[in-house]
Amino acid sequence: MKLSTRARYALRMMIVFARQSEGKELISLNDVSKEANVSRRYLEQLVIGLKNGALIRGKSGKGGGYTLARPADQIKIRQIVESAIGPINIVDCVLNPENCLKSDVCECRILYQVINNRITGILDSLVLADLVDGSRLNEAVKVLDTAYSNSPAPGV
Amino acid sequence: MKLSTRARYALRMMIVFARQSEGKELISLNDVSKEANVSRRYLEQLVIGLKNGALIRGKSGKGGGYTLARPADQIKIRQIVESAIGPINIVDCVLNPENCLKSDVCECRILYQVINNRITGILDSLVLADLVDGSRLNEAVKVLDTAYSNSPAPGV
DNA sequence: ACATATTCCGATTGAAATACTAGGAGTATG
DNA sequence: CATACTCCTAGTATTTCAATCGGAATATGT
Repeated sequence: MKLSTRARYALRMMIVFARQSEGKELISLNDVSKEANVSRRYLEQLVIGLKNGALIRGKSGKGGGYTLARPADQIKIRQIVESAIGPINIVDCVLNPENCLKSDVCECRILYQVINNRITGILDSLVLADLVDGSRLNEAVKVLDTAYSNSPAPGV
Repeated sequence: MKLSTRARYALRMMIVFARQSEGKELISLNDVSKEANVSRRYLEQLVIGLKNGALIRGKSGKGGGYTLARPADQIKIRQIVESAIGPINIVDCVLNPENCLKSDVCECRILYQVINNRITGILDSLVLADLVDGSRLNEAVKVLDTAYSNSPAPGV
């Protein structure tokens, strides 16, 4: 039940790209690598997903780098995470019920689906711009918390 | 972002114990093993957590077996899952911020905490009795869904 | 008493996912 | 035309997860 480092690095990269994009400049993976203290080679792999998901644009050659493909408030957190680790499904049967012989009578399946829906729901309701701007995030979380009355956010 | 088989087997076992407990009889892991089609040896390991969590009671010797330590409506799903896989924390920094040098300025930490709280919230609000009785579960999910207005349950 | 069915405990192996490294081709720039 | 990048693909290392195994302790029924 862990969020992989792939997903976390992807989020951190996107935050860096978003900050840079305000100045419309390209930022290279070498720079991101230094800033995030993660090997460039590894980031290269993760960035492929973000590119395929059309969240960023890359430009080769000297002076090249990456930039957001669209404004940070139009990029859902879910898109970032799923670009990195694929579709969210905490148990295989949630997306592929045919893989489970008992899916029609399974007592737990509804539970798994509910959890899955909650997770994707949160990721859908937040955007990259929220992560970039702390106060925006706090606001978005507050909205979530009034809708989702139980389990309030921790003291942040 | 998967729920491990440990957790899933633990849930299935607890459902079996719950069904049997209505008749107050003990049920052996051999029987559970046959019913669930999982090796007894493996179930033995998983059952340790459930026992340490005081969710079930075991009795050794011939005719021995396990039974719920308390009524199924007083056992939260969260307790079952956490007995199997330990505390829910999708990212280490959620429970152990001191392990992350940047925890005080990390843009993502709030996000991780929110997701974590949602998951534990759901697991806290459902009990074993809900899983045992399908109609009870549907009811509980419906309640959750009206409170949590977005991301409705799938067509189940 | 004793064979038997069970829980209980710890160690080990096997398999798979994850994290990370590495080489090198292609591409634009100044 | 050297340079600084992206881009693509393969391989290795590490860790986590799943499952197996041997055997001691415990209670039961006969």
